[in-house]
Amino acid sequence: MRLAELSRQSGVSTATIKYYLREGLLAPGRQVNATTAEYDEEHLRRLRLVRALIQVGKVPVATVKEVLGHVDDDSLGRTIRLGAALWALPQGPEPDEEDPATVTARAEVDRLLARLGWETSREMSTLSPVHRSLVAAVATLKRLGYPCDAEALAPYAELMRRVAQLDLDSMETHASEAEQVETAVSSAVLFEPVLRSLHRLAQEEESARRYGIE
Amino acid sequence: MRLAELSRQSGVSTATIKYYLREGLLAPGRQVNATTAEYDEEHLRRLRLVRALIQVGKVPVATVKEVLGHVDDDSLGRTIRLGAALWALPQGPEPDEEDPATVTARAEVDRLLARLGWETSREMSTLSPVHRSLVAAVATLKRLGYPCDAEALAPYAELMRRVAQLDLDSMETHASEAEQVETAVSSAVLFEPVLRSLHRLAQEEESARRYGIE
DNA sequence: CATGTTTAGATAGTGCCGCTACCCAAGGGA
DNA sequence: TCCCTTGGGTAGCGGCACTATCTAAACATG
Repeated sequence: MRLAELSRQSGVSTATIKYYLREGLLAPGRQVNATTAEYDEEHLRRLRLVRALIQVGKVPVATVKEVLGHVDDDSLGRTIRLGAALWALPQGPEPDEEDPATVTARAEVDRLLARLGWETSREMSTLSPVHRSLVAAVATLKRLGYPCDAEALAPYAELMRRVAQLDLDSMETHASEAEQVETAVSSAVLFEPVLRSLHRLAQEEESARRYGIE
Repeated sequence: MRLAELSRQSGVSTATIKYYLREGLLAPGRQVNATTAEYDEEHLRRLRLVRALIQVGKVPVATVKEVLGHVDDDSLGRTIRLGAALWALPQGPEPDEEDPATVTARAEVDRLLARLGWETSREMSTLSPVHRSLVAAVATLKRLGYPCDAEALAPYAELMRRVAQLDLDSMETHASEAEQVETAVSSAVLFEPVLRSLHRLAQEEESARRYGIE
């Protein structure tokens, strides 16, 4: 498969594929001679993943490169590799430590994790970007005056824990060991629009059920 | 409160506030004379909401304007106003009707909604952007070869329905009638980072629980 | 062998978006 | 009086994801 064919099968323009090659998002094809390179199914698969991350997940190109670097790092064990890949995924803005709302938000998140018994997350607390972005998001809501304490968040967290269980169940049944990290990244990034859509559909449905169409 | 004070209290530069005023995201202040306008708490609150939508929710400026237009439209009833506001919120790319994956995805989503009994959503099926973006997201996953059928999605949808119930419960207890639409928008947009963070934290937690730290 | 197409590789440019810097003339406080 | 701030307007900037255009080399076809 050469460049034009890769472009045809993926629906991505050759110019864009060259751009991805330049940026290191895609491994170069097997160089046949100075003007020919051969690509295979693996390239096609990876290209589709890159496209999906960028277009659906809105992940910046630089971040995609970083995430894929972790996915491909054979020197790491599965859990670490997964952690590293998710670790690199884009988060919201950093919490503003100046802001008093950040301080209370951090305390609230800590209470929440204690209440849930998520000790792994608590140990990581100051390190993990996920944890930091949670603090920042809670702080924003608090600043706008919305109630956002551990009691209110706990039932949400419990539901998301069950979502995560579904994620891992489906990962275990459907993916080979080699694919599991990639699957986990997809589930973290590509499945989010599905969840978001289901969430909003459910809001509309529930709202219509409670208040009628008016 | 004048411009500089509004800027100080919100942490947004005067230049940016002027930009928002120009773009119609913020109502002009009460004009005292040619070189002075007076702003109040309502302006501050709205500015913070705009900021949060743009920075946390990554909602494009033009879309924020549209959403706020619906929020402020007194001629509509609550449910319609809520629907209109959520309707305007940004969605992923449109489904590509050429693609066979889109066709099967649409069928799958329809089966899912039938299974769940979400008839309201089914009636809206071709109209609602939320529905369309769900189809597009499912199609993307299918194209990448991930299993994504009604059976697999149903438990996720059920969990998201319960999340939506929590949303509406908290909206009912915490917001006055006048604020409910704004609260719903916040919950749809600003609460999403919280959910996403909780989701990823839960994934890390559950992964560590199942496979250890390695 | 001539001709046209395709390729890799490089460089410069485009379009959008969220600001941001600068300028101006008109108040208003010291 | 003098200077600082204000609203209002315009032009430009920086980042990002491409995209267009070039070149020289390698085939593919008649």
